[in-house]
Amino acid sequence: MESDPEPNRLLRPMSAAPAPAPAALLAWYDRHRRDLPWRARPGETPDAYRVWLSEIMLQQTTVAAVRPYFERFLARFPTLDSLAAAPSEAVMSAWAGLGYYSRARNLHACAQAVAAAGAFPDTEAELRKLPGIGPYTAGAIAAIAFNRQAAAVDGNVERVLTRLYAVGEPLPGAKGRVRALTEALVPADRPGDFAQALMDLGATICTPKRPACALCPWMRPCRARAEGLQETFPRKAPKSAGALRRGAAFVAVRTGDEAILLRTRPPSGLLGAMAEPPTSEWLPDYDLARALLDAPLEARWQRLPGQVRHVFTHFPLELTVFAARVSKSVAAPDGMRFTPRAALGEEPLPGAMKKVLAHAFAATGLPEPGAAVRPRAGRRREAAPTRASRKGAP
DNA sequence: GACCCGTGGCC
DNA sequence: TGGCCAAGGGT
Repeated sequence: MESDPEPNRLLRPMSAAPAPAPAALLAWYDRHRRDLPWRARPGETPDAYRVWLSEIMLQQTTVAAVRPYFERFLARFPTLDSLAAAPSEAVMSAWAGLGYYSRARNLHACAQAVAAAGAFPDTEAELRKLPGIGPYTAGAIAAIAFNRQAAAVDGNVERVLTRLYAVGEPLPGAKGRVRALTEALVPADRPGDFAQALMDLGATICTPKRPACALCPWMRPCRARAEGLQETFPRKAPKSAGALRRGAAFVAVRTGDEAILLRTRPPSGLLGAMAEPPTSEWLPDYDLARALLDAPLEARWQRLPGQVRHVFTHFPLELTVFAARVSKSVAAPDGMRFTPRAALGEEPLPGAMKKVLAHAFAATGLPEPGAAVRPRAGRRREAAPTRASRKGAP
């Protein structure tokens, strides 16, 4: 890998900042390193099994959440071979609650592959071929467990590096540049400690908000700090804010027990296996005038004023709610059920669908479940007239 | 490159 | 309180 000694020439003339020295970061690390259960103490030899296990658990998961799981997991599966030999149910149950369960499936598959091979590969390229090990994790294991001169670029490191070099290009487009900048800094001496030092720096000093620059070993060479712009990095590409989708939701209330008509969404995909009142398809050009064609059953549907808005990761949704009372004799259509009001709490209703029900309850004057406990508390939003787009005006 | 995957903490 | 974010990877 070739290192550009001046990766950011444009800013160069402005500052007489020295180049960041890996040794300065390592010296800081020696005094301020976090003591973590998966980390080898100074002088100890890192254990690849523990390093790997911790790195998988730490993907998109906080240290605080991982800590107890790591201890428990290691007690239950003390060695790679014991993990490889375990039934998958045991592995999944040890993982239960940590989230991102494909990690656990990949973990188990990876353990079996490594056990069959006899040992973990010790290079980034070979590690990368194992299930659940991507660019970041391969670099982290190679550096930390095998002291290879590899870069482990995660969210922390991206933040540190974009500040250090005032990288103006937004992420994720700048990922390649950031990786190159990181690789150029990785020292031949103690690359494993360097990787961990970079992450500790990002986690404790170079934090997303209010970074503690005064305590940073790299305050002097930091380009962003020199301009007072540290909190503006990393730049991020404006979220593509998918197109608005619209649809209709149908809330049928059964007279007598006040049960609500619900169905379960398909097991995978958006809101997989979650419950919802029946809705139409959600389309950018949904035609409300024909909404009743999408109703789950025949009834005197009443269109409620206003809409329910919900923003998913990736697109905003606007549902118009239709409500109807149906008689006790009406059977739920295939694949649907009437859930009594008292049992709604047991239904896996996602936030968007709770909004739909709340909207219907408010508009029809029915008390929401739990509403009686705290009548008109604090700032309770009225569901009726939709507040039109008020995002525009700051 | 878009999209999906889970959970807890923070403001 | 809800929206954002956190030691990413797979498809």
